[in-house]
Amino acid sequence: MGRPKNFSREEVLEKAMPVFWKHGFADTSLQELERATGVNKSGLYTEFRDKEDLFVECLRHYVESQEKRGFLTREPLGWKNVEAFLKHGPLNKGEQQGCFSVNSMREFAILPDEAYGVVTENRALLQRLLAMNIEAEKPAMAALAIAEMVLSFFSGLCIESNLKSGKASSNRKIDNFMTALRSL
Amino acid sequence: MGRPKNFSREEVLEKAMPVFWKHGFADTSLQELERATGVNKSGLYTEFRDKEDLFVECLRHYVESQEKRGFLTREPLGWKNVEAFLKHGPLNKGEQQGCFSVNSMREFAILPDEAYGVVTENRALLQRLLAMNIEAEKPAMAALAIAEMVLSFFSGLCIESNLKSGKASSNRKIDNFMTALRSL
DNA sequence: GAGATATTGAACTATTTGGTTCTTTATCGG
DNA sequence: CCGATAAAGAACCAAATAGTTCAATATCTC
Repeated sequence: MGRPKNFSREEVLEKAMPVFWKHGFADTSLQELERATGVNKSGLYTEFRDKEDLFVECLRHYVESQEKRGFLTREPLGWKNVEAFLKHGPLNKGEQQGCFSVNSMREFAILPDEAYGVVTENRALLQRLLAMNIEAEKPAMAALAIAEMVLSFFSGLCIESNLKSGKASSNRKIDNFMTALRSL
Repeated sequence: MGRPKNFSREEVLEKAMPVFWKHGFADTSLQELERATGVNKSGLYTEFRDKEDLFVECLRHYVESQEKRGFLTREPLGWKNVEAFLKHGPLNKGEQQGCFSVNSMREFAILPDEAYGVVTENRALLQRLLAMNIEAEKPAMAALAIAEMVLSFFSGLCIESNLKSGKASSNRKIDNFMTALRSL
């Protein structure tokens, strides 16, 4: 059977993700990835095809982990869920600021096509979930149209978390946005 | 007096800007900058301190050129201006997609501090101008609070222009957002 | 036109990049 | 405990990177 490896794919993804999250693809070197994961190049290259592959897998891992948080599926569906999504979706702990998926959009030009697919599928899913929650509130405006707006606003919040403006100001914006939504 | 140089600082900024705009800082090489500007390294380095300096100057140039477009100062002030700002602010011609300033936010980690300053000052100005236009419409909610929301939504639109979803869908979102705003 | 002066272009450098390969080492099944 | 097997570590590589230097060249003033 031979020697067992002393790292799991999951572990590596978990540790590599924050690096890509913070620095993006272009500005992340293999050295940094080795240091962050504790696995050296030879290990990384047996587990992943190349840097691009590792990046895409991190992105997938991120998307899945976000979906598991399930802000938009808690019963009862409604504005409360939308608010929770906006408030707790964009992370803000240490390296992980904003949303890895949104951050990646800026780099599509140099990212493999798969990355584009992962991001857009995730966005499509979010939009559906948002629409479901909005539908439950029976607003006058079309639920899907509102969902689109919410997603754009969310994306804005995410990149703005690169500013050092703090959680308070972001929460204030969300509160105002929610009162606007509730009046639709 | 010696030999006159055959390029102007303005020209260089104008040509280098789209490159940084599209590829960001980390993924733009000096080679690309030479090719795009038609000025070789030695020329670039006599005009600018280094790559970081050139980037910041491009950013400044961008911000100034955007301010000159003056969407938010046309009389009469009001929702119309806000709508125009959202619709025509994020560019979409060729290399230039979205907003260079918003794009740059993603790279603060590796950008010189000056870049942060340029971006935040620009945002502060935009917020003030937005607030003025909103104030003119006398909404129930505080004008500054609305202005903040608009800026976040704008930022979202900007990064979303990296998606191939087209101008139509973005305009639809803006229309919906504007009807929400007008009801505040 | 001569000489001073400043730009230009290209050669050069040191470092870092992503990626490969090969030896060493640990662990398993028998 | 032995031999097969697979991972780990490190040396290695070619290409690209930002940045420098210097000789060639073009233009100005006098």
